[in-house]
Amino acid sequence: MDNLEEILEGNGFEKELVAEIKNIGRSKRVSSGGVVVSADLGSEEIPLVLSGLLKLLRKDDQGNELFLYHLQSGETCAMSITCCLEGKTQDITVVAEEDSQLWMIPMHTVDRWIQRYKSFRKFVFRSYQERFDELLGALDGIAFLKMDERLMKYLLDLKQASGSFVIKKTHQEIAKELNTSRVVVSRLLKQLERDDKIEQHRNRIEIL
Amino acid sequence: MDNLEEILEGNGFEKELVAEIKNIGRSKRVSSGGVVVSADLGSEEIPLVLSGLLKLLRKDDQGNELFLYHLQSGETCAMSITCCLEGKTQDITVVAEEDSQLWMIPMHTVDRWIQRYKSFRKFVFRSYQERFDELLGALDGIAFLKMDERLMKYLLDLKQASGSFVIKKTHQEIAKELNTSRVVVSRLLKQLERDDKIEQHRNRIEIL
DNA sequence: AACACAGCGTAACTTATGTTACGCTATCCC
DNA sequence: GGGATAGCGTAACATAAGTTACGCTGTGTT
Repeated sequence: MDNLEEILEGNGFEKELVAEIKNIGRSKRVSSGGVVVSADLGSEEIPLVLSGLLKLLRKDDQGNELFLYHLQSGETCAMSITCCLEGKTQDITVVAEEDSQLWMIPMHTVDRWIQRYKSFRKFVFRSYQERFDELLGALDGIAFLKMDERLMKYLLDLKQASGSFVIKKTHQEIAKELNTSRVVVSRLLKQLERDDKIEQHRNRIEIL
Repeated sequence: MDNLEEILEGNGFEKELVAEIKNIGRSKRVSSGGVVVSADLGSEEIPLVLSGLLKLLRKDDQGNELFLYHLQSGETCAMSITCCLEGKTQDITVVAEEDSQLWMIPMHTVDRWIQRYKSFRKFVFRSYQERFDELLGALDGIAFLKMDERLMKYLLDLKQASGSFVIKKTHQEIAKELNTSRVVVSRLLKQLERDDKIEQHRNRIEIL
């Protein structure tokens, strides 16, 4: 929780605003795999990531699932903001990719902050910008890449977001996030291994 | 241009704000097929659609293209806002699907309006919400639907947006927007015709 | 040790989609 | 009319991806 202040000041927030956010928010821990925001219940808080790593998943009504992008330390879920302000809900699920520490900010103050603090407006719009970019990146992957390229992109994204060359996931889990089947993932990973791009072990993939 | 006032008041804008927008903006006509916002030049204005129909396209560096969604009367391009506020550019192109009348609003006033007018804040965030929804809808189509379903969805979208059962496009044009090939579109359209979902004529598709 | 099971590799097959090629016809231009 | 061309239909084939099935091997349990 120590880096809350760091993160807030890193965003150029005014002292007064920093104090308000510290006062009004609450701390929340989520352990790896835990659900932060479930799709249908419109939460009244937006999550600011202090440490750890979250992932956004899109789900459809058939049980299909799709990884969209990660939320790293210092970032927030822009969609939660509109979601709350407009009261609508989207079929998005936010899950902890690693054990994470969050700062939950109640929505009812957001409108006032946007009005009052230029730094907060900048923060909100920068978040939107970043989320749009990420969403478009995800869309590009699906629309323009073949599965092997998508898979590699996924692995590299994970490496970048976690800061580790080692990915501890099963083929089944990867398959689910890419909305394909385990066999396909195994096939393509094997090929990536033959091409010396990765190294495989049980429950573990190392990126070279 | 007559409906500018209608649209502004329809958004619940304060009289003062309506006057400001009318004063500071400028009218712009785009004829069908014309480019409204080109990807790389960060425009300093955001477009408000008064009449007609715009479409957003995503383009990658290989010349691939992908239809995202439509902007109808009363709507604005939320991505332009972040784009301008943050100075970054996205590889999005906005093209007139029909002859359209726009009201171009210079960005430098937007921050002040957000600060001052609650109705404008609502408008901006509603726009974001809508655009996120549309983007996610586009994503769903690509991720979860097969090409024939995507094609049907595309046709229905076009019908809804244009308010007409008749679509004047060639198979080639449709193929480009769905990022597939002409032959595939012809094949699937033929099937849709056999299934009595559409009727085909030269340069023209009728939805049943 | 014996067992159950998760995780992975692989083959064989099906289906969806992309590609190439070619023919037909309406339309436009001269 | 004759030629050029755009738009479309169709076949034949190539490739990517999904599916089913089965075997192997660690790991954990009893």
